[in-house]
Amino acid sequence: MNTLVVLLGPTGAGKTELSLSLAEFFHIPIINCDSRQLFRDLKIGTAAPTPDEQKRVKHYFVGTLALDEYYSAAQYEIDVMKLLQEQFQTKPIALLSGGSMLYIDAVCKGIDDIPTVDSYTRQMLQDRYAKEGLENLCNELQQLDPSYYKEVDRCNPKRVIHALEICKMTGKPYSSFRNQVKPQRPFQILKIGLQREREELYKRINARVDKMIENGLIEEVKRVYPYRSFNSLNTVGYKELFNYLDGEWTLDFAIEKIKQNSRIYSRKQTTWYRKDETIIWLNPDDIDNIRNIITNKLMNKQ
RNA sequence: GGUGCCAUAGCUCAGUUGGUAGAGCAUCGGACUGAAAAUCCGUGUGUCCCCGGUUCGAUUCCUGGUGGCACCA
Repeated sequence: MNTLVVLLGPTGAGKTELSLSLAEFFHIPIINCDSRQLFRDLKIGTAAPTPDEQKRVKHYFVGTLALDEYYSAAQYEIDVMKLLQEQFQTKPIALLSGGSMLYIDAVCKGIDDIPTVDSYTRQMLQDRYAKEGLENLCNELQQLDPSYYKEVDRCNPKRVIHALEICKMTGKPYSSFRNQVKPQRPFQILKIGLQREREELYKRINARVDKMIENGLIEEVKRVYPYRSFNSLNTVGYKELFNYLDGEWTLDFAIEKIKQNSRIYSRKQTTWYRKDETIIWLNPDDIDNIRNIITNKLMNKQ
């Protein structure tokens, strides 16, 4: 049976390095699974694979999008499934590497078929949220989709607004699109989680941020400054330096905030992964062991 | 050396007219399905600097000490 190896873990754990080594060992490309490395102008701040690294190993989904392009976990699922279908015709193994939790789940578990919100509806709900406030929108959601209203986090504008967008746009309750049949994947999945002591992880994250600054992150941020309102730039490493460029924060403070927000992000990732009992947690430095586990899985033909 | 002010959570500080204490930030935990590095929720036992005194009871008042800051020499 074909095997998808998923290499995941918190930011800064060492996925990029290990994925290169594994890809070379198994002679396969890397399917990147990082929702921000997708954007072509966010190289330094997202620690995207460098041109040299991309010469060593073919990468998919790195630098493929412009900052103003729309993308989603659902689209990622479609794109990756198509790619996998092609790759499995000639190779029994594929490597997906990255830390975007929702994107990983979209590929491994599938994501419900919910319509994409058109820009008119999105703008209309944004305007109403600004004018009427969250409570009114909640009340309307209660009318249009009582079932989802019961379970939604009513303090979270994005959730409430999105549900309303779908209700308004389709004329059907948002919940009617959810919890559809889980797809059966035509391959087996091996999830390997890279684990480090938190103290060590934090040190690596902090050091990496300093390195990004040395490598010219501030220049990169200046270049994308005109596009700061795009969702793609609501990203750790960029939003903090926008505040610096605006004169609201000192550079040192902005750098500390980047480190801090990166640490927080790494914890959120860990929280998400904890629920997934199929992840095998391994030490990133133990490459031999990781290779063996993958090889064993490949030979296990069920 | 003298005088004054300060010492409370990891940090910045509030507060207790004497009944052992609380904010912001940090930290940590959680949620999450088509914008997800996003968005949202929750989380505070700390020798109240140390020794002694007054008191039923002191982090609070008093004596002394230690450390910091300011001013005067």
